[in-house]
Amino acid sequence: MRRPTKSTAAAEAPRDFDGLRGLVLARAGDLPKKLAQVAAFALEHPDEVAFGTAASVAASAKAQPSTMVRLAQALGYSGYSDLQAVFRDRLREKVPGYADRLAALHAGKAAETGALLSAFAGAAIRSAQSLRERIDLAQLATAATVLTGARTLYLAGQRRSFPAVAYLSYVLAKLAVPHHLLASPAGIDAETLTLAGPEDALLAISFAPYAPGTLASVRVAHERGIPVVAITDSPFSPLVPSAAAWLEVIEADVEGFRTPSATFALAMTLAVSVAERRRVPLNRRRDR
Amino acid sequence: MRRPTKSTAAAEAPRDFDGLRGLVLARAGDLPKKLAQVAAFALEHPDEVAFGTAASVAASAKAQPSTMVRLAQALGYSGYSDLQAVFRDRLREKVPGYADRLAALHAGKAAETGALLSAFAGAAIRSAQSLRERIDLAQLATAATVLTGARTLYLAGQRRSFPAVAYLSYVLAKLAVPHHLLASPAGIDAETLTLAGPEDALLAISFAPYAPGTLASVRVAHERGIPVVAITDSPFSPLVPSAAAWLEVIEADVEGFRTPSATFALAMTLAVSVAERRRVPLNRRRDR
DNA sequence: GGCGTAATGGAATATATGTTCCACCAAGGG
DNA sequence: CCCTTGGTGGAACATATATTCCATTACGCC
Repeated sequence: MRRPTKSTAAAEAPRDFDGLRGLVLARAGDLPKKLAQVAAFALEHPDEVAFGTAASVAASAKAQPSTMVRLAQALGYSGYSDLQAVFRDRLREKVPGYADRLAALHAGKAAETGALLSAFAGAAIRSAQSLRERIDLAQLATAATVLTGARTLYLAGQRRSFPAVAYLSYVLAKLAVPHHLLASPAGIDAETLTLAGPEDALLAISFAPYAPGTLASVRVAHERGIPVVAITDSPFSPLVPSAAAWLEVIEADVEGFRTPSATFALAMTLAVSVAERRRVPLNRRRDR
Repeated sequence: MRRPTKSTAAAEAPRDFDGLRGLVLARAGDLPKKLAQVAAFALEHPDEVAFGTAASVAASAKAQPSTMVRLAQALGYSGYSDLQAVFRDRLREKVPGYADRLAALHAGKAAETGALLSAFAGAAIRSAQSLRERIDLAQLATAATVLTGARTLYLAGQRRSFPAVAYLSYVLAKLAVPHHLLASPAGIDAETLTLAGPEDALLAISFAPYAPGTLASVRVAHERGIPVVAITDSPFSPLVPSAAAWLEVIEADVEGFRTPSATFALAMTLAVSVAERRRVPLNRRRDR
């Protein structure tokens, strides 16, 4: 009956989620590597632990079912089910409620910042919902086809739209899709576009007030016969007349500040869609 | 092969809780007595159904496990687990019903891209909701205070996090908040940080696998006594030990691809909060 | 640098859970 | 009054799931 693995581990096993989180953080150091890893995963995916089986969450966390049991026991629980109960209770008891927590903190500057965060999160949710409901599926399909057929993608976006194209560039690089980001500090984007031709494509993102650089890129591309896919905020946007396909995105705002959540979701959709379609492209393109 | 119990029961089985409730109410009349009783119990104790076993809820409802299965099948489900899934989904997503739409979209090839978009929009929504529910308000308040007190803000973020700091830089510029974006193409970010001191602050954003450049900036700042505010994805992030305040952000993913919606919402919150607090700062700072 | 300890992966095992089957009961019709 | 039909309870079954065990690997210490 010798089990002095961790002589300190005795009367532990918190019954609520916050307590569990605290325990994991406290013992993060002396916990074995793999156990710490799955513990972190569990804290990040509580819903999965609540509903899944030991095997399923172990697979998600790239571990073995036995590791889940070991973790539970190392934390002082009798087994995996015992640990899981904490995650289930967390869902059952109505989440403390953001409003309550706000009130709990003394109404002061903390509450202001919290309210602001809630507002921005809400704006992101509304933007994404609106995108899903109002997107033009035909234009979306056309846009994906145009971009898939392109030899090289050119990405244009400045100011508010720059983060979106920057992220696109990062993702496309990981997906091994050839592309150029038109963001030269030397101001030679127009010259870069002279390398492009009708077998390429330009993806331009711009919202009112439309950045001159992006507009110029779109104009040049249109003149040179390079197909343009536009993500913009209105049918009357100056990008639309030059675009082979255009997609409307309306971002909700908080006190006039916008968060580009919907734009990112749309951009990611195009990137992943294009990358997936390119995987089996050559034999199908022969019919041209 | 005679199973005409209810000839009407064929293509039913709603996938969302509201639909299930409607079906039960509609068929309350022609449902056998015990089945109706159990159905009513289930609607009144959805959490118990979500987490319990067929046997446990049967006991609570004063019935037999077999009755639970019969109820599920009478309503058009394949079995108890199938019915239970509806109750679980209800807890999982506060916005029910988009799983249906996603499944509906899956029919048809042109709709593939639409399904992807729906998935990314859903990920954005889940991320934002999770942010709102799980943010540590105390840390958020500390972070805002630290950043507000800083003379100059330094922003660090690479790869996936770069778009977020780029957007922050754009917004802070519009808000007239002095700041430096550590994104030098010449690789002199460390040197730039030598200009900073304890009266400044560094806002670092980094997610696993943590970009070395960001980690280096955080380390340098910590050594020089520059307060660090970190936005990262885990309590075990290497940024945390060096941070005066740290905020956890978990982005939902689609096939492994993430959209930084929650990160943006959080970043915007900090930016706007800092800018607003700075508007009335001078008279209060005199006490130094 | 070899030895001993802890940690991990994988398969075997025991338990728990959903499902099916059969016997009994209740109600309605010949 | 008996027979038929649908409903219910309970137990047997098959599957899924948590748990345990053992061999192998990584790690620290002498």
